Amino acid sequence: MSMRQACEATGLSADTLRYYEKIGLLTRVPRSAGGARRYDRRTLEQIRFIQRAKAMRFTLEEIRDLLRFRESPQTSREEVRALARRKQALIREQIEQMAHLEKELQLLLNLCTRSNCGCPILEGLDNKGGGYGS
Amino acid sequence: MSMRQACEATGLSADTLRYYEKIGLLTRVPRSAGGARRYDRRTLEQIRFIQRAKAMRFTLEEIRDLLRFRESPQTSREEVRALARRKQALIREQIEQMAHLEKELQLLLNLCTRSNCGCPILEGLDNKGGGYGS
DNA sequence: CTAGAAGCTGGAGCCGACTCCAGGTCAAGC
DNA sequence: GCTTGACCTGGAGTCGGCTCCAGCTTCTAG
Repeated sequence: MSMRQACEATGLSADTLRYYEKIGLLTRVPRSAGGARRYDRRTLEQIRFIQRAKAMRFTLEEIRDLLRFRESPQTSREEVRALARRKQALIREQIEQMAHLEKELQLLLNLCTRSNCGCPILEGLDNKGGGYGS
Repeated sequence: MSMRQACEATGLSADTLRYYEKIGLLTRVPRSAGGARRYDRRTLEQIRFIQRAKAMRFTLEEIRDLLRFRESPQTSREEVRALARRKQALIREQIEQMAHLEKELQLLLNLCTRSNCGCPILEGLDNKGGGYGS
């Protein structure tokens, strides 16, 4: 499978595929006699794996680790599990924080439809007691 | 109030404060005869405003707009409201997506405690049907 | 055999939000 | 007068994840 076909098959750009290879995400990508990449089933599966892991908010660095673990699954179950748990905890934390902000914004917007002098949103950002940290 | 004191009062670094000024977030920061910044009440309020808006996930560019709106509140209520609504929608969307991922991860982790051959997380990333988009 | 498309490489540029640095200025204390 | 420390400026570097580019080579169709 040519570069072009791989791009069509995955929806990624040639630059992205070459970038993934450059940073060591894709390993052992076969070449034609002239040096062009020939994507085989193995590499395509790696690419799909990367795309799914990205959708799960793993960073490229984490995905590189996951792909390594994938090469020797029996020795690495615990590590994979730990990575997944860390990611889950992070996501939970972010959800919680964002749910809080969403409520806050809703509150300001509600005020906004009622008040008819001043702007409660700007005032909310002016006055709020403590702040949430960064 | 000196730079040092402003840093202590806000928890921001001198570089960050100078950066905020450079990109036009902080305007009309007064100077001493020698050219040193003298943070007054007005500027400090701007800084607090920025910190709260950042906590609400507004970007620095959006905050710059909010600060401008803040200068002429009566003419800009609708714009502020629109900005807040867009931000809220974005946050909701992200919460939804992350809640989905969180569930997905939980599922894989549950499988993981049960199965005793192979790694369900890696396999989950291998096999999943569609993918979630980017 | 040749034109044009597709691919290659190494390296630079982009985004947002800083962070760091060199080299210069200024104010206060000894 | 000299050191020390806070501050100044403009500009470069950082991070992650690409994206774009110039200047080649290789492949494919006519």
